Amino acid sequence: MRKQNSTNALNEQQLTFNCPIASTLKMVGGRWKLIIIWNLREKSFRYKELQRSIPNITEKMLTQQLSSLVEDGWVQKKDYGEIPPRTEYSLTPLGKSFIAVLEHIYDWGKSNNIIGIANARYGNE
Amino acid sequence: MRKQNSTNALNEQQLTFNCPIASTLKMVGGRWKLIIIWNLREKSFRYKELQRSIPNITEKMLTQQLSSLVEDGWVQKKDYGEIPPRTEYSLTPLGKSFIAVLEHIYDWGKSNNIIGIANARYGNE
DNA sequence: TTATGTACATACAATAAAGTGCGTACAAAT
DNA sequence: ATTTGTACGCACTTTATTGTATGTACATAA
Repeated sequence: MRKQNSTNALNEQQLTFNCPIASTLKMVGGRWKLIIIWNLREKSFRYKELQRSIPNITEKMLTQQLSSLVEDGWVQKKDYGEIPPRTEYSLTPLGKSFIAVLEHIYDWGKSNNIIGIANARYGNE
Repeated sequence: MRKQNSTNALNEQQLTFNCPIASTLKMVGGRWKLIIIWNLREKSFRYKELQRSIPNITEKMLTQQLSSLVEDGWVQKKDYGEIPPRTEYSLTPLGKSFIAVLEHIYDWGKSNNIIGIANARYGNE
């Protein structure tokens, strides 16, 4: 749980307060959220499908990040109420509109060889 | 210091390995780096100027993030070798080219009222 | 002569994020 | 009768990030 009054939390809050970029990052930052969104860009996924399509993500992380994305309105969940359980995740209109932004970053990263730069510095022999 | 072999670190590494978006985020993620880059978009700044222009950033954070950005090739530093010290920070071509991406995010965030959404969820009365 | 400003460095503490290892309930397949 | 699969929940530990409190060296201003 977060400490509401830590300098840490307050700093983050003030930054998001007047910057769309910081606000965006606050909601989709972290290791997994963008990957989840990116995976959902073309079609909806069931929970386990999503898990299989994202290497190394644990169930805890997937559940946690998904529910946060749902709360924040980027992803929507359809629960079929069946047993065994079946759920389906897809992007909301907000999430879909964000794909254009991601594609922009993607293209920029490719034309600037960002993977190469990152690997050179942070290692991946 | 980072633990090279933690699952944590390995996961991050594998994600950046083949995704320009993850690679980009790895280099400019965190609380302060984008703000620093954003501040430098129009002109170069001296160290203390930058500090004054970014509310609440501590000297440790500013120094640390700046040197990381310099290492990664987003920002360049000019040290005048004077006493009292004088240094100047500005964007490299890579950093400058990234401003277009940030503007894109900025515009998207504005038209989608991201600040409003973020504040509604994470509070800022 | 005491204070102020510059651009840092560093030990340490606090906070946040991510990962591990368990358990649930029910159903169908082996 | 035991295993496998689905979609989670939760207590706990490990890592990572951020912040706090100092100190440095020299110079000019009050």
